[in-house]
Amino acid sequence: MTVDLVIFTVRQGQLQVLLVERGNDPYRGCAALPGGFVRDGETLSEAALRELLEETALDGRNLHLEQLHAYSDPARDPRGRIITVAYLALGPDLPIPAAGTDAAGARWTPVSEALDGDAPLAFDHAVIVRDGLERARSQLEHTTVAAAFCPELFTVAELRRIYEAVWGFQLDPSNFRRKVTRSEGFLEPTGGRRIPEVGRPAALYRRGRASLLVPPLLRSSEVAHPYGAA
Amino acid sequence: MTVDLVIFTVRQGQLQVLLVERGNDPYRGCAALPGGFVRDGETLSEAALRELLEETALDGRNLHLEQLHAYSDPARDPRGRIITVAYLALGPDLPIPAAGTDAAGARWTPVSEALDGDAPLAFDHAVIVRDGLERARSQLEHTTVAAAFCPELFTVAELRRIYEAVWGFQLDPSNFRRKVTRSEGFLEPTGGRRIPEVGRPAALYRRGRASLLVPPLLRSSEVAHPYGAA
DNA sequence: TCAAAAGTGTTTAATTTACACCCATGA
DNA sequence: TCATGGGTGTAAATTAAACACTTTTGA
Repeated sequence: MTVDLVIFTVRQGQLQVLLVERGNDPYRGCAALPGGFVRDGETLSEAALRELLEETALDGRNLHLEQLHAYSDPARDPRGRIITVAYLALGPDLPIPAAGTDAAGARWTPVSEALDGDAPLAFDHAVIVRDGLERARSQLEHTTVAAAFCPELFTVAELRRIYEAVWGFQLDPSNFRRKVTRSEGFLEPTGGRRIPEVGRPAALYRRGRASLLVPPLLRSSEVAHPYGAA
Repeated sequence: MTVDLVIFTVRQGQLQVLLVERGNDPYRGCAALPGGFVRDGETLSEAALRELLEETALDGRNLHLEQLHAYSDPARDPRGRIITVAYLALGPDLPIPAAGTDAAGARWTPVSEALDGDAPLAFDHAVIVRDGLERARSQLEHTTVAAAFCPELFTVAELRRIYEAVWGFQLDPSNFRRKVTRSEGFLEPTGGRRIPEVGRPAALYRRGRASLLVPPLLRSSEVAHPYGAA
């Protein structure tokens, strides 16, 4: 019994996933999701938080963490019958303290590359990443978790860029602003402003108390997805 | 490692869940979800289908089956550390062949009674049923699975009664009809009609090829839920 | 011809969409 | 004063909600 983590962030306008390089067989040298065996007396989410810390040196308490799915194909691991429960974690663009520890092999990789790139992921991890992507896209529609990708203070435009990176298409800035600012409890104004390199300063918000988005923010037609459709 | 099944149907206008009476300790005599241990070489969904057949004599191939969640609290089972993966199954109002077998103790119970009734469910099964209810409510909004509750041929009014039972409030018949009949691929007309005891005959449909509902069927404000809110 | 349920139409309000336009800043 | 994003307003189109009305059947 193991847990695996699909950790997403948005860097340089792209959705990226945290991968580690496997040091042992099977799939030695392959990129894989961070994860590992569940210990006695641990819940699955405790195990996920522990592995997160051990393998990537990230503190899960700053991240949004939710259970994704259990994968149980008896052939999914050549070592034998290993069932894994995948977790989805969403967080801001954090530096990975690469020094020393097990976290040495951890690095952010664009999701498009992880899914369509030349080097395939270990085990069934490509399937898991794809499921995580679908879940993240859907969560952005119905909840306020997009703010989990942002630092504590953020602008409406930064939040919009999160949506654009995860959904894979552009949004109308003015209509997006109207929706999120009118959505009760999504954003809490701080009074602060961020002065950009160029252009008018933007108001700073922090995330509000609401977690559900009613009505949802619809991702309807728009442009096709770059890294695979639903 | 076990699987448990939340099997819902709509009977007599009510959402009901299939419960079995436990024959062994712990919780002997208590109502519980059908389920059991996963065997070697089985996937979780295979185990769910097998337990379904063994404990309730239902053939899962006629049911909608999806994974719900993994429950891993070390204290959830007094016998020790047992992680369970819950499955949600949705099906038409089927008779339970109670004869002989293990299925003897299986019976349909209104969800309201299972959650708020006098006799508490075994283990953390009340939590699992509540999660299943929330998932079912949400699935009805975004997918065409409501048809899984209906027999092969059904009328628009029958489908509406499914929605009303699961969501717990009444829907406007004419607006409901417009939405589902205009939704591409939800319903396939058969040309047949059902003659009721009283009133005008209704057109019969079978489920169409679509599984996703875009746009979703919104359950917005309406009346409060009788068996617990979100 | 009446009751009951199926099914259609219409009116009004709310929401979405597209896009024009104004604002605040550094260079 | 210009370029660049932040931010506001608005008209047109679409969709949702409420409800009146017509149709089809058995009794």
